[in-house]
Amino acid sequence: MSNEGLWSRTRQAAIAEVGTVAMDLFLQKGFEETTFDDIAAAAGISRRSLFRYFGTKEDIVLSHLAGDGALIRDALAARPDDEPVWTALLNVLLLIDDGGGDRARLLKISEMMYGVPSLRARSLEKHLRWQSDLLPEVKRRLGTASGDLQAAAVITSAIACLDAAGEIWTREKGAVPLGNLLTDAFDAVRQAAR
Amino acid sequence: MSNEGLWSRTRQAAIAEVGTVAMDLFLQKGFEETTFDDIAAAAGISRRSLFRYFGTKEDIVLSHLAGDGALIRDALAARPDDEPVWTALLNVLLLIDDGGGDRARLLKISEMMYGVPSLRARSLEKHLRWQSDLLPEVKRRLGTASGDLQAAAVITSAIACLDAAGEIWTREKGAVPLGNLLTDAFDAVRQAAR
DNA sequence: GGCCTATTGACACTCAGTGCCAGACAGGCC
DNA sequence: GGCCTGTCTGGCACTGAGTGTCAATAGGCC
Repeated sequence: MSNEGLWSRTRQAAIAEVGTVAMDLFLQKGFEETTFDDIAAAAGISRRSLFRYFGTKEDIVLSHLAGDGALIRDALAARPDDEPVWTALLNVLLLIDDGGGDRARLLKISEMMYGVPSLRARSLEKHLRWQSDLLPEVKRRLGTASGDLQAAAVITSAIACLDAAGEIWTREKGAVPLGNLLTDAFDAVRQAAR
Repeated sequence: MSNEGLWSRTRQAAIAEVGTVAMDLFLQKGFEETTFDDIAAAAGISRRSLFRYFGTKEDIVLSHLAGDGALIRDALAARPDDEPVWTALLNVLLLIDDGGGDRARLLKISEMMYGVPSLRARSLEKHLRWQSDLLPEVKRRLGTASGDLQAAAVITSAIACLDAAGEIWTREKGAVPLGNLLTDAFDAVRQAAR
């Protein structure tokens, strides 16, 4: 129903393009200053259809950012079994270092992200959803003595490090590679938690 | 302008009562099913004034929950200097274990909190704001080798543990004291991060 | 071509949130 | 007491997000 056929593939492409148009508007006029009517007009579709593509403005931004729960889960499963959990999580998060696109645009998006409260909140929520994707594998690695709480604590702490690193990266205008910051953050927790 | 005078004190009390009325409605009808008009009518004030008291519905709930940034900051400053940071943070967060009120109500509020996405997001945001309150003191304790990134990583990880513990506490219907869960969560990160 | 189904756009609606303005109301001053 | 002043309140109108409904349509399938 959804993934096969020329139909849905072109539709996905169309939706993606609408998203790009919207992002351009956000970066030009600001997130909160851009209305759904603006986006619909710029994209040449009706307001109603826009709502069908993206339920909220926040969804538009979120869908344009890297990080897929399933991908991360698979990446963690692929790490060697004897690697300590904390190191494994670091290595997995290092993979989403980058959006692949141009730096300046990514930085502007990040600034918007950290500047608009509702966006920041949605980003946190999205990261939180990774928790459920990673839980089984982390529990397995932690051993039988650990339950959901222990695994959840470790995962959310790791994600918290990612958020902290991302915030500093943004504040420093991308001067230091996110990977370095992330490693430093993980090390800091390693040092402090003992 | 705000803290002195019989006037503003009675006003604060009135606002608090409106908040309680609203919380009762939320717990009865559900958060999203309760409109501002409902609350204003039940509280006997105009919709416009209600908006002046609380900018959003989420604010009503948040203002009814424990946890003040300044309080936590002071509590951390009061911990002995030779206490490891991670332990000090645990001890500080243990202080906000409880809302003081009746358990069943607190549990229902927590369930609403974790069940309604917009509320969950606002709660995360609120906790995030504690980060800036704690940053100077944690930086001081981490020593000169550490900067904002290191301190932020440690703090957000600690807060992440609090959220994880809170979630499990809610899922388990408050069967295990939050303090125990929080301690376990901190220990889990202690074990994993090495 | 003709049928079937999903998608679209238009309309109407609810509700959150904000700006504006006029009236009420408490406190200070004469 | 009467007056002035600043604040609080309620009412009105407005924008914008988000949803339900329904007729028109466009593409895929036979």
